[in-house]
Amino acid sequence: MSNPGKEKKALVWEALSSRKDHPTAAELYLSLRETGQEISLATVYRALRSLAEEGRVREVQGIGADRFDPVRVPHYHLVCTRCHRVYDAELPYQEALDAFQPRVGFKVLGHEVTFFGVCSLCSDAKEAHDG
Amino acid sequence: MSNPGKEKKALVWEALSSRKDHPTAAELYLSLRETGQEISLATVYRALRSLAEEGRVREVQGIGADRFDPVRVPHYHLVCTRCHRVYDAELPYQEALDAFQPRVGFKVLGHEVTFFGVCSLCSDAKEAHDG
DNA sequence: CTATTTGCAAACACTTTGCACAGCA
DNA sequence: TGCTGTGCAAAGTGTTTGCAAATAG
Repeated sequence: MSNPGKEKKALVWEALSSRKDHPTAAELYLSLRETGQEISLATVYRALRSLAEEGRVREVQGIGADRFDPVRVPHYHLVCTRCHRVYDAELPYQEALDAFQPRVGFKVLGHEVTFFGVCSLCSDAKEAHDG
Repeated sequence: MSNPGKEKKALVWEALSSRKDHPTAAELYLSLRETGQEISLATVYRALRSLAEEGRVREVQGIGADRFDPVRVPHYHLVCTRCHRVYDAELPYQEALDAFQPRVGFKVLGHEVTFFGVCSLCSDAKEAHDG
């Protein structure tokens, strides 16, 4: 193995936190392999799961596979319904919503807002062949 | 077959729209079988997919399997992180959010707000064994 | 030695699809 | 006849897990 002794979890964390997009486990796995890291997909999943339990990573449930986001500041997401890319929304987290009581007896711990729509890349492409 | 010629899609629609919860495809399949309908799980999935394309059904992506909601009025959901039940939030759809431009070039078509927390059933149970 | 981490492949849960057949225009 | 809808089982996709080998203390 090329990195004996080094925790793969740290590699996964580094790979994820150095990205601005919201990669899936498989994408993270591929980018790690591309940078010469010897790691298995199972280990990427295990690392991600473990990081999520520690609260260092957030799972963004989009349309296909789950995507992961290093937890920085709570924020929202934009999911393109054409290409399924996930972007960050430039809308501040509405803390007021967590104080809201959306149903009797339900204790809100957090919330997520996901916007669905078409991203600029797809609306450009759309003009050409999908109007 | 007990309902030859009758479109199963209509049965799925009836079963879904008569419920107040947010069943998974499998749950819908079971309830149809329980009411004596001869239908296969594949057909339930096909019907749901087709209804979703028509906009008559909404997919609620929760924690495990996708859940389906007959589209009535846009509304939000509460997902219990313990039991994964999905409830409707008593918070009106914030149409203003769809007018919001969360990112340059991204055309918002809709949004979804999902609250995470603990439902009353689980917080009751929690007292007893999960403090 | 014991606890932890990892890779591999198998197992899983959920969903979609290929194919053959039934019903109807 | 040809099109649509259906069931069944197989295939697919994404994720988790069992187990043995490697590593660390």
